[in-house]
Amino acid sequence: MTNQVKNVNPNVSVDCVVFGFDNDKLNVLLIEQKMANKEKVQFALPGDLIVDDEGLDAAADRVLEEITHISGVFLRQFKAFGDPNRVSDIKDLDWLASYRQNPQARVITVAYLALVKMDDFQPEASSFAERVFWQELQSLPSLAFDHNQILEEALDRLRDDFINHRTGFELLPERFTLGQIQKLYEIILGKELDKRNFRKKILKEKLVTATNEKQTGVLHKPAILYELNHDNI
Amino acid sequence: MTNQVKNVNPNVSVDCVVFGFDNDKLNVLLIEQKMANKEKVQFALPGDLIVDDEGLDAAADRVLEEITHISGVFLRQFKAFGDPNRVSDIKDLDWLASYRQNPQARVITVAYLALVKMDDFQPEASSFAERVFWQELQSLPSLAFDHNQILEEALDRLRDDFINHRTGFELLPERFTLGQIQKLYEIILGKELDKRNFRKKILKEKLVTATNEKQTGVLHKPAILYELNHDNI
DNA sequence: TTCCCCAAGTGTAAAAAATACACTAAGTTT
DNA sequence: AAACTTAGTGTATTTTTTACACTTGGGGAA
Repeated sequence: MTNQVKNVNPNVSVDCVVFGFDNDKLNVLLIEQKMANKEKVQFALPGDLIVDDEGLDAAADRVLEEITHISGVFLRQFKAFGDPNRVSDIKDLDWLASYRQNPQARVITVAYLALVKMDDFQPEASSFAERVFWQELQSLPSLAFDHNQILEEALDRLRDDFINHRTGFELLPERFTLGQIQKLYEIILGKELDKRNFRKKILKEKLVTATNEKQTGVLHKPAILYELNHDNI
Repeated sequence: MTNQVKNVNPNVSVDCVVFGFDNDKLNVLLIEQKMANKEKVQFALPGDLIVDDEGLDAAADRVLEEITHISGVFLRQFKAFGDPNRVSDIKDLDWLASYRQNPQARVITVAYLALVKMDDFQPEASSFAERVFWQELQSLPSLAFDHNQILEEALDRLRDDFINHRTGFELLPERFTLGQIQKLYEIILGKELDKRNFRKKILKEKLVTATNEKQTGVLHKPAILYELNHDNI
């Protein structure tokens, strides 16, 4: 009960790792922000300090909306990051330094994860973001703070969810072909899958139902369109 | 960039859900603490505010050690809890109120999970804990704050790890019988398992090796003792 | 109109994993 | 010597996973 002096209330933020699927590649939503000297810019995950009267989940929704104008995304908390030096260069960000009540204090962040169809969301920069954009995962720049690490861990978690078939359909169009699901899985998991075996498994899970429509305008045999089976979740 | 006023730096704590296995029941480590009016007591998970120069993982180790004198436990972060009202009755805890730099501010907690052999640890209360004790999960009291919820979520996570065979052996004695492992699994998962099938699976995983010793002093056929196969992890 | 291109769509055999199930063995106690 | 208690073992069945190659039906080009 004696060492009551070392505690300094930290700043707490949320960071959102929003993966976007464009039917071809996996992307992640990044922002570009100016550094204090006005010359350099840096890239980062969308994130900001929480405010006092909101829960963490609500903070994640709000922050994502404020910075990128993206809302209605299912964000899932996956880990808190709290290394004391994880935001050592925060003083380079004048907007943040002036924002913080305890500018000298560290920043602990709670990271959230989401997966969306890129087409459904047109990010628009605001708040302190100079620019918001979808970045292909294959060519990731170096990110601010520990955001590269946060992104890596988010990707691990995302893949884990796919392997256990707990997610994935939400980022397909309303009607989709089995080929599209397979491609999605291949992109997320980063490996090829056998077509017949994949179909067997997906159809057995009964999460999708065939409609009686087919693709049109494709230069090959048109595929049957499926839709999500909303009852069966 | 205009609403820069609502942020108040929260207090950040860690809470440790330490499950203890006594070869028969699953227990959890709780503390008893006095409330401000000195009459009432309450039960809670061991936890405390973090200090400024330590990471979250280190904070969890330190806090557990300070409050319960238990150290060397593998604590795994599993979720942050940040509902703005989750610690509404914190003013009842004078030790905490006086400790906090921002007594008016909310408390966000990062929850950790561990699983140990009860026999290996003799908790001893210190710091603000009046008492530290192992409580059987079957007869849990009502806990402070949202600690019942945190405990529930920890248990879900623990079971998930067992189902995927990612954990469990660490809380057996150095040498153990297959029956003991099975009993452990049955206690954690809360259901009976088929003996032959369970043995097949465990042995196939090659995580344990038979020694050439047997149990002694039991009033039935003595079982072969196994030990952890440390190479194979 | 024919031919070509392209992904869609389909089945089967083999191997591996999961499940269900019941008796004998080896100590201890009485 | 008998009784009690948990250890220890095998097989048949079902389910799941994996590997693998050809035909189909549209659109576009010649």
